[in-house]
Amino acid sequence: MSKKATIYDIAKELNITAATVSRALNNNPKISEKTRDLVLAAATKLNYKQNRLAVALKSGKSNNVGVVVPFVNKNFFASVIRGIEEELYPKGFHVIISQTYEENDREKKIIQNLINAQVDGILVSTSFTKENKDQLHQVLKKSSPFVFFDRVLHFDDISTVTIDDYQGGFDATEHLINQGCKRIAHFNVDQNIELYNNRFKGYKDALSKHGVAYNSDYVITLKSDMEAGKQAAEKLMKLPLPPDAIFSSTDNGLLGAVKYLQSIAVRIPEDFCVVGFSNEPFTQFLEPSISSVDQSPVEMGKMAAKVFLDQIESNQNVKIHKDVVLPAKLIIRESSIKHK
Amino acid sequence: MSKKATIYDIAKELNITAATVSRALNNNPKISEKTRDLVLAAATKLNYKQNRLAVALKSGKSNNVGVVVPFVNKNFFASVIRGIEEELYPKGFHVIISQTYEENDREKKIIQNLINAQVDGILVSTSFTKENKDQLHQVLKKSSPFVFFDRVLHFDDISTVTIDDYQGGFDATEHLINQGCKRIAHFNVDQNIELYNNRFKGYKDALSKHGVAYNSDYVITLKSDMEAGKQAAEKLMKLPLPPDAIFSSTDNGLLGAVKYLQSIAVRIPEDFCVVGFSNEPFTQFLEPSISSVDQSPVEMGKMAAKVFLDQIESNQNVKIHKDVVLPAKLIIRESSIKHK
DNA sequence: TTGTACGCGTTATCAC
DNA sequence: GTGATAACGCGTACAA
Repeated sequence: MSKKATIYDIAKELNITAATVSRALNNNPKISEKTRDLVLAAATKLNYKQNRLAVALKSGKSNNVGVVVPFVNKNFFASVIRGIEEELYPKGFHVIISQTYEENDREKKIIQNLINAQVDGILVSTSFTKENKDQLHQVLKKSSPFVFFDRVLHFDDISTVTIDDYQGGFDATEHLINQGCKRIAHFNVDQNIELYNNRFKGYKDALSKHGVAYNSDYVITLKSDMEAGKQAAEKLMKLPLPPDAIFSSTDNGLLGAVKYLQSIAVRIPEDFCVVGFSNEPFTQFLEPSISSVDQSPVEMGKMAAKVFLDQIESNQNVKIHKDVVLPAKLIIRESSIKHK
Repeated sequence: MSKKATIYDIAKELNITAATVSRALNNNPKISEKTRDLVLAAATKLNYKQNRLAVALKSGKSNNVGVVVPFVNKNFFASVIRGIEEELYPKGFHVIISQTYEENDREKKIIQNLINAQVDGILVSTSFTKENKDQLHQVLKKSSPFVFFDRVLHFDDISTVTIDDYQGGFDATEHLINQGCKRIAHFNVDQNIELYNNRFKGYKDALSKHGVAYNSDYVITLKSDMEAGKQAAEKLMKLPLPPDAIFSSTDNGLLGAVKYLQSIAVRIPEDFCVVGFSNEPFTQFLEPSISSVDQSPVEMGKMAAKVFLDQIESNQNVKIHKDVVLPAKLIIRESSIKHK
């Protein structure tokens, strides 16, 4: 195979101009059917393929969309990406992924890179927080459409897609109360991250709605991993009056707690109920299966993609700003159903 | 913010040529330090950012690499992608992902799309099999570097990265034999897929090495999901002489079997041992924890990326062909340790 | 050391 | 309906 064929090659072949070839290929109305057929025939003969790079340079649209997440192999993000790709591929976009590892400097560079690569938009689950959000804003101020999803930041000109974390926290907690739990603990991750804070607020409001006293000893801030969950549970169970339930903002933290509780022969759900957050695959396979709040990651991805598409399709230069909030669905499993 | 600044803008600003600006920006040696500083200053002042699209068109290299997998949100593929991104990002490449949903037509189109987008290489876990591999070869014959990983096809000019599925199957089976299991069943997925076939071969060879008779009643072909696993286990347990162990080519199939066995009060590992394949996250959380063969997906991704990099760095036009086989690591957990 | 001129592959704007 | 030409933004022989 020699070089790739260009429209010039096929123009030469037919003794016409590249312009005509271009028109024929693009179904331009002002072209005779005859020449179009000729061009098409020559194109397949020479195995011509359009060079999307040239089109991109010319048009200013790369048809690439950047997706920025902490880790692509976390189940949640992988599923969001699936949704994004599913929505965008049929529209002719390619999805470029990058990972921040939750490092802010990295995230900034990645976004700058993506902008330089002329992507048509960037969808980000950010690791920045309220404190340092301005650093990020500099980068994204003057460029392609942005959409934040899941871990979002609020700026006037940037759309967001989240689930209703507050409602998720509220429903989970209320469900535990309805099961007869009296002393419900909470695993938080980081106060400064809006989504965790919202889950926390939902928890507190559910307590207060049902007249259950809030006890700060029952609220623990921990990393989202099993080991931290074990330690947190241990700490809780050593309180003078240990809790009888946990609503955890993460499934992974809760997993450690469950393992610890089982190790000291606390029976779930008979003695102790638990509800997690994220609906990680493992929650349904455990013994007992674990109740959790589902985040519909695939739908979130699709929605983020749609918000992006809306933004570029309304090519009026009006900035569209939407804050889409998807429902959070409490999935009730064995871990939180007390037998009557 | 007006338009994006180009090298012409900064040339005008300084009353020099765009060529000079380009040289200054690219650390070209033939440039006076003075003008370079001037250019750099003007560049930051005008907030100049290189347009990677133009560079790509000019150079013929897009600095994009395509990754094609069945589903990005399957844990295994997500982890491979993580490895790929981790390896390629520092080298200045962006990773474009697409999903085939295991549809061959889709896969072909995706690859063609990627080629049109002028990616510098394509890494694929294919859904094609020996039967129809030629269809695919047409598409990838004359283009950018290809690397197959995990689900591979063999062509003279295409490199592959896999794990040692045969050894994995062998080790798993031998381990079960060593535990005293006498009648070891096997869950297969598809004979026509090389990797499953290799696991199966490893199983058979381990049996024969240890003088255990091969019994085709114990080999079941099933889809890789829980429901299918339940049914397969049920079928096995209804045999006149049921097996006392399963080596499954997938963790998901095995999961269903485990759930079924537990439901009929078969004790694992006391009465029945099991080993899966993939080392899915849930295998370590179950009760009992499940032994499984680890596929080192992140390493596989990195290796696939490295093979690609080697290929383009040895820019002699020699085609490099490598078949890299990574080790398969049997992870022994509770599900296959008989107490003595 | 810097400027000139051209090409990468395509599309759009003129003419004819 | 078709052709000539410019332009997208950049890099690079070649000249000076």
